Amino acid sequence: METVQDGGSLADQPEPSPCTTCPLRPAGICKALFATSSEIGTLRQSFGGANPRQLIHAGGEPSRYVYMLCYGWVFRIAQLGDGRRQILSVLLAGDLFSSRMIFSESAEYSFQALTHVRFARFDRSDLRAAMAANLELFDAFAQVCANERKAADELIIDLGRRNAEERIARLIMHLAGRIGERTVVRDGSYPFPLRQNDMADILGLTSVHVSRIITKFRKAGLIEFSGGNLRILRPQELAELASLTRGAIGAA
Amino acid sequence: METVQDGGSLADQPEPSPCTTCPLRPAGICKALFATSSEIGTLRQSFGGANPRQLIHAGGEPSRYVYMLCYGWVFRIAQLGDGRRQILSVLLAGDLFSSRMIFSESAEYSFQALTHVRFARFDRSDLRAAMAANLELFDAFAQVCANERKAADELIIDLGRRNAEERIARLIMHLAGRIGERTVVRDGSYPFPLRQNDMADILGLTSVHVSRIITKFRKAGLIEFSGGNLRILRPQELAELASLTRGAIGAA
DNA sequence: CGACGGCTTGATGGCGCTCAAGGTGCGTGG
DNA sequence: CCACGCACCTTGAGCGCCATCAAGCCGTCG
Repeated sequence: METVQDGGSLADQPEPSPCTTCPLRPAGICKALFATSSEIGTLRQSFGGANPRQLIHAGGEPSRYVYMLCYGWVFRIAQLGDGRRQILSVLLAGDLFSSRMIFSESAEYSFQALTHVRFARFDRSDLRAAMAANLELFDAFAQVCANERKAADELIIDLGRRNAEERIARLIMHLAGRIGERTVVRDGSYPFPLRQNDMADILGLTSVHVSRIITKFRKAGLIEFSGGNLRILRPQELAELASLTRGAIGAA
Repeated sequence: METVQDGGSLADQPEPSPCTTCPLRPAGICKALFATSSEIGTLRQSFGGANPRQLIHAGGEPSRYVYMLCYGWVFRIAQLGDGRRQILSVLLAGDLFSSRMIFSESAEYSFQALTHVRFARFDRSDLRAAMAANLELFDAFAQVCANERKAADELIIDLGRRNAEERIARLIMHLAGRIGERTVVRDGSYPFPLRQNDMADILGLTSVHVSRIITKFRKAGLIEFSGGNLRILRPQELAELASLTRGAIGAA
């Protein structure tokens, strides 16, 4: 597998940072990052890209950088000795690769591109200094941390206590929601580059079984799903499968 | 279920804080919290306790406080509509109830005491101010956050890709390690208040199946397990079941 | 003592895995 | 242009891990 392409650092690229024209800029971390012009001056950044299925960062390898995904989809993946793999999280544009990388030298697990991908790199030390200086930035990172935590909790509940049908319905609804935050959606149709094999590796299933359930959903008229595109035909019923069947999450 | 006992706040308790004599004080968060005497003066704290199986904090309820577990065992739990439950994490003395509570008003899920329990409460606003002022404290919290994240990731891998035998062996080894960090261990014997039903709710299994596997381990001479006490007789073999059978976690 | 919670053990069955064969669409090279 | 390989999906057959249901045991506690 070839190495990650380097987009050059700020030093060898006198043009303004791509962030100035990025549509992500007014939201989330990016917003906080660029809120104070004095901060951004001290924040060195560089850019890179990767091709589908390419490894961006190998688990356990140390890295000076914190990555921000600018375009495309990325998985965080754990690989077991016998070839089985578990996808720990799915990242969309605007997500940090892992809030954990802000604090520790190495990420425990690998990052792999699902689609063509572009990302920004920040120096961890720069970022930490900026966080110490800027409370808004600090809060934004805290928020990211909390969101990652919540996603992990929900996945734990899915894997521990829900059957395949519920897991798949929930994954679809969850991702549709996140895609909808980022792009305009028409007629319930979403760009959806996940393979069924990827869905299986997120949900602790086999691709064979995912295929059966998806086929079942399709035949029931709930979704259309082909060519990297997902269309949700009956969001109501899918939502019921996703949460109401076995009850929503709540207090004890 | 009765309400949580209140140990009184610093205001109505002129004696020195229990923390001054706490064995946990030289470690982790507590160490950072008390590192600067100027900080602790501004940090209001109160103390409380709970009985076994008592609910300490209901999921979704807002709270001004951040909790630190001083003594005993606590579960973080998600409850589904149909009665099924999933334990999201197991907390031991010295753990924060959830790093998430530092930042958000309410914890998503419930906290339930497994044993008799004592805990300290801090005002979230005080704590955040202290973090902004004290870099060491900030780092300590970041560390906690990262550790929680890692534990969640490992549980996801267990639930997604490992069978019951591996899950149980790993849970035992994992908890034994954490208990060993806190107390002196003789002859591989650990205090272990978890019921088999609790282990099932952590590992996405049924108590019946946990019983079968534990019985199998016992008959194989790997462990002794009774009366709230666990003894690991063959740590080597148990460790192999826990990770080597299906390979360790690593890079892709 | 009876009630109760927790553990054990057996019988049965289903959800999802494994193995396998075949279909479809796409890119590549003859 | 078609042949071919390849990745991905689909579908079937069979089976195994683990759930479910149920009965009984044991220790504790009111």
